[in-house]
Amino acid sequence: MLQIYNTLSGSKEPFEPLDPGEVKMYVCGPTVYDAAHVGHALSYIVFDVVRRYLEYRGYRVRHVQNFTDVDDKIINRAHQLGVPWDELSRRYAAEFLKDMEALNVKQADSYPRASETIPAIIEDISRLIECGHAYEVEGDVYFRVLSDPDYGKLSGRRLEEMNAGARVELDERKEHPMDFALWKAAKPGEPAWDSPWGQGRPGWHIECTSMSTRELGPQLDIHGGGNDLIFPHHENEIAQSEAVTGKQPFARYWMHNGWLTLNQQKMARSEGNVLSVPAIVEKYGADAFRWFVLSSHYTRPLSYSDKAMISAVKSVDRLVQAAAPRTPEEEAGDSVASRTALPEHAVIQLDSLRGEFEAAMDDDFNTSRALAVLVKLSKEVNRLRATGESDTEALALLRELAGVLGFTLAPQDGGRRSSGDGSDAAADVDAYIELLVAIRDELRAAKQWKLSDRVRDGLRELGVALEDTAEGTKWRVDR
RNA sequence: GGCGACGUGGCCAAGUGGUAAGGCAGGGGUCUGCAAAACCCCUAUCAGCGGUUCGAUUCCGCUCGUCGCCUCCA
Repeated sequence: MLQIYNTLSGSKEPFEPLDPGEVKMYVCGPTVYDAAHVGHALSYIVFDVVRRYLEYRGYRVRHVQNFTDVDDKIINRAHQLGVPWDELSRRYAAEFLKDMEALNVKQADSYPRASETIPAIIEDISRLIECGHAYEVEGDVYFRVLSDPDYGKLSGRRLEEMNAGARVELDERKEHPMDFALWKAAKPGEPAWDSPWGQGRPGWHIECTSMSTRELGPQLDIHGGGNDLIFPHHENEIAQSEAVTGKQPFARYWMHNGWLTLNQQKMARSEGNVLSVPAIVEKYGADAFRWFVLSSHYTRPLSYSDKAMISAVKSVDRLVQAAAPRTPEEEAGDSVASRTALPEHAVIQLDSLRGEFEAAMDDDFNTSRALAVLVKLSKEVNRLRATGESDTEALALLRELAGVLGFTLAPQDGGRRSSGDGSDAAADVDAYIELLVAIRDELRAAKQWKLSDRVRDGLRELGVALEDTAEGTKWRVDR
């Protein structure tokens, strides 16, 4: 049975969704004021794998991810660049979706935006005021943290402690220093909407409450996000949501991923140590980055390095080689007849590998162990192939399980190896390579080793690797 | 100051109260005209010091070190 580490309880718990067979999953999306970086990518890959595994386990997953598109940073950035805030946010949201596609992250079922949820937000805030959980001051509305006896339960903080150590500058108008804004009165030049409290815009936390409850109902199964969102964002979300809906818990399982660090520091826009998603996909490929991310447990911090990426590239190459080296003829020719030739011990072996994979993933998504299973599986494929036994079933299993982790196993991975656009130019190059390979084969037949080796070495330097196999010479673009 | 995470072989990284998965790198082999690829084999006592225990890397305490959150952040 699947166990998930729940931040709320601080322990692993058996996973049981509210409605059997269906999982309501909400993942906090980015604030779209700038390009996403691989730190974001890590988070969304993690939750992509969570989703894929739940689907593999037979759940119907409803996956919602928001865009925060009304926010101080967006407004400031838009002012700097001299563009309308909504144009800026739309641009980066579109870019984000492209990045996710490049990373083979499945699309969410819905991508609500704060700016399109204003009526629901106003409705929720009004309700909070009615219930005594919020109050208005000069056009601002604040959540009254003292009205929530459980406040702090997610992050394990107590109001008194935070009060004591708070470095936030005191706002005399607030009843309690930790009270947080639900609605902010508009300043000149800022985006604003009409509300019962005058012109203004929503605070950061309330949008997630309004969006998630409208999209998925009052209670979620899984709520995910980066580890830094635990406080204050998720803490505040819980307070608001449970106050609005009157239902507990707001989310049954809180999942938080660890940071991606670079040079011992968290990768963050504010630190300036970010790497863009397209740059990584271009340089190493989406599968390699995914391997890197999945090589450690999602709750742990992970440190980025070129060395680690190169290691990941090589590891993924093993899978790709095992999973996709067959010619179309081999693919088509391997029929049901040959499948029955699979020896019994191999069938048992495959079953146990699937079992190992599931056991690993059931244990709070232990992808590191799951990857080890994929390695074993590709060895098995190669072994069966080498002994002339049918590899069909092993290959199918390898592809299936790799797919559960979101690997494409595409030989022409992410533009790293191909000339990129699949243009005629690339096809022409293929023809030249084919020609050289054919000529080299003739040289080899004539035992002209020196010359044939020269062709091979020359191609090698141009990034084309040759392999002489029983079925003839194979070539692939490599780096 | 408060809360929390982490410290496992050259690098990355799982894991367990009874002497430690996997990947990369390295070494040896099989195969090959030679290679490549593939396959097989080999390489650690788990930061330090105490304690609990028949036995701890795994539990507890302390020390050292690294990092995160407490303000916007995946």
